[in-house]
Amino acid sequence: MELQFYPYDFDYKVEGEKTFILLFSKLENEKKVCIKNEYKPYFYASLEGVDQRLFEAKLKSLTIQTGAKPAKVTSWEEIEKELLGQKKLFYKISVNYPKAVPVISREVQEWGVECYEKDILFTHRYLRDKGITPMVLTKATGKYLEEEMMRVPVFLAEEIIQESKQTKEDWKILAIDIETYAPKRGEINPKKNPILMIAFYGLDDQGKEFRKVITWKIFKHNLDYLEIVKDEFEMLERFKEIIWAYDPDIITGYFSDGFDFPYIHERAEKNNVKLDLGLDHSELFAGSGVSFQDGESKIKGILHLDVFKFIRNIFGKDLKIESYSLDAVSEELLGHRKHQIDLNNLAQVWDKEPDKLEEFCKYNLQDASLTFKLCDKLIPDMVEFTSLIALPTFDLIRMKFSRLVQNYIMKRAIGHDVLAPNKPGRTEIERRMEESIQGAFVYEPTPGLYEDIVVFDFRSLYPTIITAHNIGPESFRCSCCKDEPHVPDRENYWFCKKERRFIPSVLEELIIKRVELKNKIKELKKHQNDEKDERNIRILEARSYALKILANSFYGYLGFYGARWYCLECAASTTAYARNYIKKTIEKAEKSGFQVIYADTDSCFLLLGEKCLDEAMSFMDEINKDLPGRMELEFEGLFPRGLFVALKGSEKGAKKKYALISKEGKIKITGFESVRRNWSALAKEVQRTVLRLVLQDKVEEAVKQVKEVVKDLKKGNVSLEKLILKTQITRELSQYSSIGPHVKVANDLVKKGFEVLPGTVVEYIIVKGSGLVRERARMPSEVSEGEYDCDYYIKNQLIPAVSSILAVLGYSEEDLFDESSQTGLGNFF
DNA sequence: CAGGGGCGGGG
DNA sequence: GTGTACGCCCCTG
Repeated sequence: MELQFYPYDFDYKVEGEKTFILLFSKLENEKKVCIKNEYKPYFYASLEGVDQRLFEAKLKSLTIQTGAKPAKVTSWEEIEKELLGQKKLFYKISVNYPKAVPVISREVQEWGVECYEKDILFTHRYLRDKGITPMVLTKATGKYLEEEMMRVPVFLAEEIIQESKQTKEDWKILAIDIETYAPKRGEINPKKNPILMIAFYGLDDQGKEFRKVITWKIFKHNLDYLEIVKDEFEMLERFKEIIWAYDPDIITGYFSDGFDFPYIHERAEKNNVKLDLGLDHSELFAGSGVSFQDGESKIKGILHLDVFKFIRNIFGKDLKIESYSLDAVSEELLGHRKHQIDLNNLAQVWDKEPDKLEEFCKYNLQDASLTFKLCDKLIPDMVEFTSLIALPTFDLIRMKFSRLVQNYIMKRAIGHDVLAPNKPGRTEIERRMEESIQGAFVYEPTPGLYEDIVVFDFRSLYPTIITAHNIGPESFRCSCCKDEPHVPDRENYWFCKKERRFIPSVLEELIIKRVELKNKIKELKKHQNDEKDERNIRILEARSYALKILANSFYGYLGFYGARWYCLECAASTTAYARNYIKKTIEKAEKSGFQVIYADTDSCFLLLGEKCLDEAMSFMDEINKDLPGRMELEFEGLFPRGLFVALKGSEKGAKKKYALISKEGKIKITGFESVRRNWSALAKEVQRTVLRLVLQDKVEEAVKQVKEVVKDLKKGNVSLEKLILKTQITRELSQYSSIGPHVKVANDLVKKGFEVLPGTVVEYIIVKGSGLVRERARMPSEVSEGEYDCDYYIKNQLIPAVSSILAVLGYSEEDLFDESSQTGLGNFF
């Protein structure tokens, strides 16, 4: 019979001499099924310099005793593959079970025969070879099995195929979150401290909210979702039952790989609870233990997505957030922050005032619901990465860019009959880590306030250079193009001009796909009318984002020391070409009569001067005429004013530090450290105001404002709140050898009976008086209005925030901060 | 300025 | 899991 389904979680199982891949899947009627499909493990070996008769005889009789099952070679064949541009014959050697691959290949290597693709996960191997993409509609022919011990029906597939590209986006998600007993601030110790409550959040089959919190302390409350049980043991049993009853496809948490699941696992062991949550009755696997950094937690047949991992590794790079905390991420992606409570009180409340526990239950549920919403929102992106790279979502969201790129290349390698080069060993990695290359070109700006700035940039500069110049390890120093032009600035480097090679062709495919996709999105947006279109657009945008990230990571991948297709010459050539293109662009702009004021990597800023925008645009067209491949210079914008400041204590212009204002009045700030934590609110506020006024050509007004603030400061009129400085305590107080103001205040807090552990952010204000700064640092509650040291705030907060900006316009610090508050060092001590 | 050590996320 | 471990920032010598 034939079956249609969406596979979402993968595993394999050895039965006797056969190995089966298990594809946990959803049928179109939303029921689950486990598809079983046989596949044989194998690896490759080099034929070079091998006495084939002797080698084959040795393979035939090879048996290695290891653990329970002897490892053996079952068959081999000769096959042509391309390795780093060279077409050669290899042995494809099949073995009797997956773990025999490392065992046998190690032995073969001992014989002096190089082996390849011996460290590829078996499920990955299967998906790639069969061309199966997770979360995409799949067909199989075969029959249901009777005898299997699984929570879901098992279907033995003879044949399995994907004809459609249809992805499934509506998965049944359950979010979980735990709160634990932490008597000391910040203490996390699963060996000692119990879990106090567990929250669940999801949507049931009717689309109705599913909310639940379980705890094991009796107290009065008004929560309809709260369930109180006898003890931690009962709570863990209920945890299991609730998951079984809800029957999620996806279980999600925030840092659940490294916290929730390892913690639950440890407590279950302690309480003798068997967490046999897997669809094959296997137990929760919490790989790490809590102290462990990159552990993974797994339940067979349920896809565990740790949203935090996906955001940290992949999605968060474009977000402008200071930390990947659930609070910061929710604010950025969902638009609302957590309702904060002081978790430090939980242990105390639990022990002494259980009537106040309701707040903590709400908080617990809120974390689960935010995690659910984040997961729900990001599912299209995770699904798109999955369908692009065609590996299990579980693995993909836990990868960093370099591995995403590598796995994409390996997917493409199948169709090109390309063999993956081996991963570097320890010594090779060490050698690679010593090497470095020259990076991008940055034009040193002359400090000043400029008008009518036109900004151009090269669209996807590095990817288009790599494809336009056929840059890759296979085409590097080919024998046929020695006499063709070499890489600028790199006289010994050249790439094949005659034949398109593997790496750049893979990248080019990505770029083309993205261009097509962008057109499609544009088209759809024009005619968009219903909700379905909107969802469709969201999916296509997620796909476009995945393509963009992947394409942009190729350059970094080529220079990444852990890469299989490592090629530092390729990375160096990419930046060399980039420097050349941007410098040529600058030259040509100047020749055309434009003044260039700044350039960085792929962008070029020039002044319109007496010319009109059309002339600038025809300059751009000129440039584009000469660019090879898909390279293109684009118009980024015309900015009425822009500000470039000087390096501290120097005439030189600071690189990567400027501010622009658009015609619409939108301000774009780059590189100004206006969000440094150890700046007061006052400094941040004044800096923003001054930048805005200067860019609006209201310099006088800006100066006036600064003087106003100085006056207010001196009069003692500035509210204390704006003057609070914050610094984190990073270690035991006794361990500090140099006592900064924050350490001194931390000590004061201890004297008052507060506990200050590493991680605490100490707030303080500097007050008037004599002596060292630290002796004048006070906790805000101990400072009365106007008691602050205005000289300190002028010198250490206001001046650093605005002087470089106003210096550009000819104002010295004395002009701004006038004679009565001398700010020279001589006067300070 | 190099190299070691600690931390991130979570309570 | 066809195992073995990241990368940045801060501080110290």
